[in-house]
Amino acid sequence: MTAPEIRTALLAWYDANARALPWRAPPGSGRRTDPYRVWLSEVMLQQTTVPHATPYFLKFLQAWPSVTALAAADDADVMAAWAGLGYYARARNLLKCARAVAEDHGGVFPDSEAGLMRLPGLGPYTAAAVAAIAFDRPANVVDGNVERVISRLFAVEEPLPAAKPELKRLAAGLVGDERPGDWAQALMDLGAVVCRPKAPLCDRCPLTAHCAAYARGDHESFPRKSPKAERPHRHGVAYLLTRGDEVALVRRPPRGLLGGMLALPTSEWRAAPFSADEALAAAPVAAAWRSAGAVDHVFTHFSLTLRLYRAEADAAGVIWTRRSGLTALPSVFLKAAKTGLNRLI
DNA sequence: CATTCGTGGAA
DNA sequence: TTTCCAAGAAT
Repeated sequence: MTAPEIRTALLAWYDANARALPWRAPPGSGRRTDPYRVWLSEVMLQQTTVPHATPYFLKFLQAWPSVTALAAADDADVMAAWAGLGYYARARNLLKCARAVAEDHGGVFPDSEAGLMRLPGLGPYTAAAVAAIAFDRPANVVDGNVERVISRLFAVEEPLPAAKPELKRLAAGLVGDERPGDWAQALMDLGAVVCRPKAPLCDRCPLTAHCAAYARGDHESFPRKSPKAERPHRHGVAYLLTRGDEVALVRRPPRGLLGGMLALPTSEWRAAPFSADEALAAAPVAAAWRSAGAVDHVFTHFSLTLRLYRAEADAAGVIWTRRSGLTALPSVFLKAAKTGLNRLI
């Protein structure tokens, strides 16, 4: 197999099969997407599906059409707009990055992979992707899709994540000088649409003639993966303190889980369940708390049962928010609020 | 190098 | 129902 043959075959496939995405210039159109849009979409797509990220991309673009507009935004507005998309460090770094570009780079994104790597929230993947897609630089863009495609193409036996360096080396051997942005997107589109994790559509793949896993007949067994640790379970209590139509919220500390986001007041989250007495002792204010059900939620590295308590009372030191404003909450708290308020929002 | 960090859709 | 997992980065 030769790299030029693979490039030619995949780019031809991409010309005919590229997905139309809001942040993408059609292949062969001679147009290039605004670096701001490339960056915004790439950050939103980190560990996030296209259908989930798309409405957020459109909403952000409407609210903040340029990197300088985003740099001037209020933190609370950006965090609220990100609510529900997850991995909230991305939103914090999004603002840091926008402000760095505005203040240190005259509002213009660096056009090199190395320059992009210095910006907050841009790691090896995103820096390479923006360099390739926005600036047509020949970068080795390796995401989960590319790792899967390469692992099958070369039948890499080493399991992930240990195989990452080897997969990146193999991917680098395929990168050429022609159409770097299209090449990067072609490889990712192939992984997303054809070379899928389950039930890959090999009869539609332009690379089967070059694919070692296809030749072996066990393409779906790649990439190999190391067994992952099981997810522990935790318990906590969330408090729904209402004042008429308003709900008491708090701002979570700027680091850690759900950092910087609005939230319901909660107890600590721990392995042992909370008794009723413990739940009342951990309440943010003294009030006539009544049990209001519970919700379960699954985070990346633990699952959570949140017992709910509700009371009607005034309080200081909280952020009183109308029920219509609860969309600014992360999903776990939106779920808790809907349940605890008896689905009245 | 291992851990921390969300969410919702699909099978 | 359970499991997997999607255009990863920061620490």
